[in-house]
Amino acid sequence: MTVLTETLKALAEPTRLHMVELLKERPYSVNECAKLLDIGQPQASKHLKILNDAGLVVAKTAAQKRIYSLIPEAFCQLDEWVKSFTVLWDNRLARLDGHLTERKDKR
Amino acid sequence: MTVLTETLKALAEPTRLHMVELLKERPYSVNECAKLLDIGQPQASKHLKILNDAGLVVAKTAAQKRIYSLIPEAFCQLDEWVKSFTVLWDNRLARLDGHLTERKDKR
DNA sequence: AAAGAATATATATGTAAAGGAATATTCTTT
DNA sequence: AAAGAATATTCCTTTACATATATATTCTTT
Repeated sequence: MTVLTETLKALAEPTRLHMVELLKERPYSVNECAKLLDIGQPQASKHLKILNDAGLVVAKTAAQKRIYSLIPEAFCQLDEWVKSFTVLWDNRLARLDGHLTERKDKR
Repeated sequence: MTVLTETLKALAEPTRLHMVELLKERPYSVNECAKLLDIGQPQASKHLKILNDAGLVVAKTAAQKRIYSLIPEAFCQLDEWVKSFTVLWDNRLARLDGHLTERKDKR
């Protein structure tokens, strides 16, 4: 399976989606995630592992705690992919714009 | 489940991901999709239904054929969401840029 | 070294989703 | 109305995944 589907699958789960939106604020430890999302610690660990395996988050060990934070690259890559679609419609608008201004110019 | 997870879940499946990348070229009928993706017609119909339910594609009936095409809005919304993340890093760079130029200006 | 804190892993269970094959539906043409 | 084309739906089986609970691991502190 491609790296993109891995990314999408990791995000396509409600709890994990909440997680990344939580980590958008700032890095959090496993327990903090668990409490803020109202789930058990094992669940939090598992979901974070999946996000980690997908390259969406990274853990920084601090004493016994593990502080998780988002990895920008993953989201940028996803952004690139989505853009490869939205560009299609943007281009049409741009081209339309171009034609209109062209017409204007010809007047 | 939110509309975003619905979108992500629909895209988080290899076959369906191929489908949308196929439909990026141009609209295709069910049979065309099935042949190009080397899957059975029922599978193609099912996956297209899921994409349809997720608001990613729409079908235009032409005789017995059903021509499927992408729905721009769905991808634009996804784009907005991803941007809400990438903006974070862009902002920091922008701010950094801002500070640097500010310093430059002060000289 | 022992105890406690924080996190990771293992196991079992239930549930959702994908794949395959057969069948049903819809529309067109003669 | 009948036949054929194109697509949708149903049923079944299997796999993947999420949840819950218990247990193991790792690190710090005393």
